[in-house]
Amino acid sequence: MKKTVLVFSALVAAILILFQLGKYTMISGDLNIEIVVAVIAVTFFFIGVYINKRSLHKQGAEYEIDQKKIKDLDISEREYEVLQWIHKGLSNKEIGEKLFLSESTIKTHVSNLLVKLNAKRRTQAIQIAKDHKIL
Amino acid sequence: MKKTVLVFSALVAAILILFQLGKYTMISGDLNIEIVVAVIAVTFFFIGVYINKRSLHKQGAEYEIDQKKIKDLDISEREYEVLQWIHKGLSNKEIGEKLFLSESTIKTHVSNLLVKLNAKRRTQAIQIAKDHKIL
DNA sequence: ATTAAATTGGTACTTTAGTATGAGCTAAAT
DNA sequence: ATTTAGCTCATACTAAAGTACCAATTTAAT
Repeated sequence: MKKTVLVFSALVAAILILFQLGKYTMISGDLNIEIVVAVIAVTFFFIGVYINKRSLHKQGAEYEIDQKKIKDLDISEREYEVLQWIHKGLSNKEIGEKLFLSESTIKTHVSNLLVKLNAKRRTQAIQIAKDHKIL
Repeated sequence: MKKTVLVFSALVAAILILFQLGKYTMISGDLNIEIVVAVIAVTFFFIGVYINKRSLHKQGAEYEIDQKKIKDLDISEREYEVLQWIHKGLSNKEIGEKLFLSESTIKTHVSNLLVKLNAKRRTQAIQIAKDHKIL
């Protein structure tokens, strides 16, 4: 959050400096308008690149989780929850402990997930889920 | 590749249009210089965001694979190769077929990988490997 | 109220995964 | 030349994972 404030401060400062710079150079006639505009354009281009990179790194993912796809694949709340724990590398037993459920129940959910994701193994399920942007 | 060409064409076109627009509005005196500059700045800001997003999607990853870490973890060539196939969701048998090795050999590699990555399961190994930026 | 879907869980079984151990082979370093 | 590390593979085992059924319960919708 503090970084965001700093970046925006720098951004505003850059705008003001460029405006003033543009005015002075125009009045003095040392530089022509094209060069000033070019400098501004390039500057904001890189600011855009920077801001974008920051925001992407924050989330860790480059994409949004496709909620619609989850419904399309007919994956239920619990099943999706289990999928997320599988993704984190937990065993069925451990997932059961996390969710206060028996290992049997987790196995049922996993088995259903594999069918719905058309996967043969949990590792494959993770990959397919990522392809569908639901993880 | 075709998309890249299109994007750059659009970019060049945008530059030219903005330059001309800037000149005309200045001559006619309808708009002041600040507004023209602001439009240019915002435009290039978003162009920067767009280009950056494109280039990130191309690579698919936001980080470089840490080759040094692989060595630090004492992971051999073959082991890393196996790790990559695990990541893609293949079974030991399938990996054996891909690399023209017996399932036994793959099991040995996997077992060694788990020790080196300090993981209990292959799914956990995938996660740990990602944390170390080696996948 | 009753159907329908989701959730939970059990048993019994098959299939993968993973461990432990030993051993032969090759290529590179000493 | 011989140690050393990496790669290969086997056997025998234990532990997870996954399948197939069945069934009770809950919850949301009609």
